[in-house]
Amino acid sequence: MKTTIYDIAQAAGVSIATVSNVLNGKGKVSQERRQQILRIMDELNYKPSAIASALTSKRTYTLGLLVPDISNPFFAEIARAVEDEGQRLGYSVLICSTDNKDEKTARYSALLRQKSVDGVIIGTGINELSALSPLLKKNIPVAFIARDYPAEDIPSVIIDDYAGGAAAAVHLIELGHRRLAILAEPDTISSSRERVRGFRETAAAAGVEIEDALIVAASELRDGKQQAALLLSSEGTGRPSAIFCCNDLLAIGALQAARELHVDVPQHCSIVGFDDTILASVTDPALTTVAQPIAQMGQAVVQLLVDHMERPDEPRRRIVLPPRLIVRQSTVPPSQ
Amino acid sequence: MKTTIYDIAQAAGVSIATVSNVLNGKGKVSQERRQQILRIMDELNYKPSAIASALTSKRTYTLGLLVPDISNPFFAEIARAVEDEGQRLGYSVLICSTDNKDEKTARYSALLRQKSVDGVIIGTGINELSALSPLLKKNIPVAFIARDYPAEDIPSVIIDDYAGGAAAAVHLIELGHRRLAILAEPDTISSSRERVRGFRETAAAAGVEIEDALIVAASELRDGKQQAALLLSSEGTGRPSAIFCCNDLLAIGALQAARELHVDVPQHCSIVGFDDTILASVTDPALTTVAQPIAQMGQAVVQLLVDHMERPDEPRRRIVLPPRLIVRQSTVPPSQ
DNA sequence: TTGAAAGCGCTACCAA
DNA sequence: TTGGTAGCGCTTTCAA
Repeated sequence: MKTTIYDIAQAAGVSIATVSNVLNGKGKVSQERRQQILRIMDELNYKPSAIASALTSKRTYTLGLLVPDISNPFFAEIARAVEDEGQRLGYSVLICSTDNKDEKTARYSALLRQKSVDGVIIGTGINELSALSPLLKKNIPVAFIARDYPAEDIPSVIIDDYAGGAAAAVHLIELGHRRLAILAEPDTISSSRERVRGFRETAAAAGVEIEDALIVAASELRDGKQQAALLLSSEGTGRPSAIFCCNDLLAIGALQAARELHVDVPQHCSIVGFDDTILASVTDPALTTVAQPIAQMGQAVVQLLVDHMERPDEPRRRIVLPPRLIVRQSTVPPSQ
Repeated sequence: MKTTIYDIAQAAGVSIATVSNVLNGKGKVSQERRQQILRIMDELNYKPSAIASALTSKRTYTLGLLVPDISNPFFAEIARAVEDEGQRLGYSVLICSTDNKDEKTARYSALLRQKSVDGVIIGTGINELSALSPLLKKNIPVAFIARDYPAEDIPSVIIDDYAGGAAAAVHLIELGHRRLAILAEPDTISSSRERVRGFRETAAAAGVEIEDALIVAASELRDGKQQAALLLSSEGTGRPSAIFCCNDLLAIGALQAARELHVDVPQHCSIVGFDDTILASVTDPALTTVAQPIAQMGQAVVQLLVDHMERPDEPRRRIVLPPRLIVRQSTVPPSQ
């Protein structure tokens, strides 16, 4: 039999209201009573039921975390940061991998609503904001990480993706590259759009136009490898001398494609990644990449969300952190 | 105002019991009533509260997942498999990164108990089984993945770690290596102990003894790099010609240490990893490693756990899957 | 086939 | 400072 608040009340000879008060540190309870009740709780190894508490208090102390794929190192690192900061503030986190599919996002949104999570952190790409409607309609607080919907006035933590793309472009152009290609994420991903825009506009400003045919999109490694192979297989001058990839996983796909096609990286093609996950530091060659301060972002988004939960009337905040180019071995001046 | 079962009952002109019955597909409800009620639920966009339901039915349809670190690619991949299979069977999953610390494990165990999860999957190393006592005492079903406590009669899914270690030893010895070192995980990790044992005994059987000084332990990349540096810095014959690492992350630490010390891998030192995470395929050089069928294991452990939840009296099952050596570029015959 | 009512374990309000 | 009690939204007998 599970021991309940009644057992404690009875053992202490007080009412459950008093026990509840000591549990929540509310109301007035005399020092002695408090100590006595605490002791009894301890003796009976009593732990209040979070379920029952949630039913009345309306707080589950649980957050949802919507990401495309928890096995993707970038999101796994985010998850860890979110978990840690959540834990620190008293929240558990439920993982939801959506594969960037609106349908899955919608299903998970409905689920999280049913489970009455206190808030949801969204790192997944969304096509129609309506995929989130189960959450939004029920006024479940939401915050974006590494994603943004400026129009919607939702708290978010992002990096300056445009600047990140721009930094990559500057780097490649300074090295002397003129024939640039982009391996982007699908257009649903706002951050990817910005990176592409930053890269493209910066290149254009330096007099380097990027052909549409040299901008392709892919959503995961396998796919990225395929698209990169297409890019690389155009022989001779058709082939780009550098590829900017919108995340490290895609960059690895490009690396693999290059290897299979016997295109030497970086000698015959430079590759730039994005995110600076653990992957970037272990590839062959190690990836030049645009770093996001992942841990910091995860921590910040939890804080933003919890803030927003506690003071829903305060204006939403957006935090924009700067990206940082990390130059490793995958980029060199073009040959010839 | 949230719509409740009462609203539905009222709108349909029936009792809440009837509504509850159609919700759960229980009891007898006439076709017409059922249809009508379903329609009304839909119109009112009604979703039953999982909290309230949990309070009475005692099922939260939530599982806990205890891992050392969700940002570790191996566990991230496990998490994804667990999430997918859980989702398929109707369960959500709560992530808990323990850093292999009993104290954190104990804290999370207590938390999961309070939150009344239906079951817990354990992939974290445990020193004292008592860290799990909040779970065990309350008879919350538990299953191990990639960890084992044979004595405890708890369902588990593992690979044959001994065979994995043995396979690595056979491979290195066949290549001609005689001076072997081991970069293990801490002794709390049962799987690591078995890998080491398999490796060591197999080597011994082939006439290759491994000095105690050449067996070191580390718990994460940074640490692994340091330990590997120690191993590698013993100049001349003192230096091992091959290192067997108990996971890919440690192997990467070794790779990095080697690079810093200008020890060429694989020419001057071969390195074998374990797990075959995504990392192993992207390193420089690509890692020879012992593969675990991660997705399959994650799926199996959820099934085992749910089975066990549904039929607690059936005997616990253990599933042991075979590891598979994947030879890549980090192992070659020793030089000279 | 349907409904009334008793909880589940807790919080919160009001009264004492 | 303490206690009584009415819910929270649902499941589950037991009767009708």
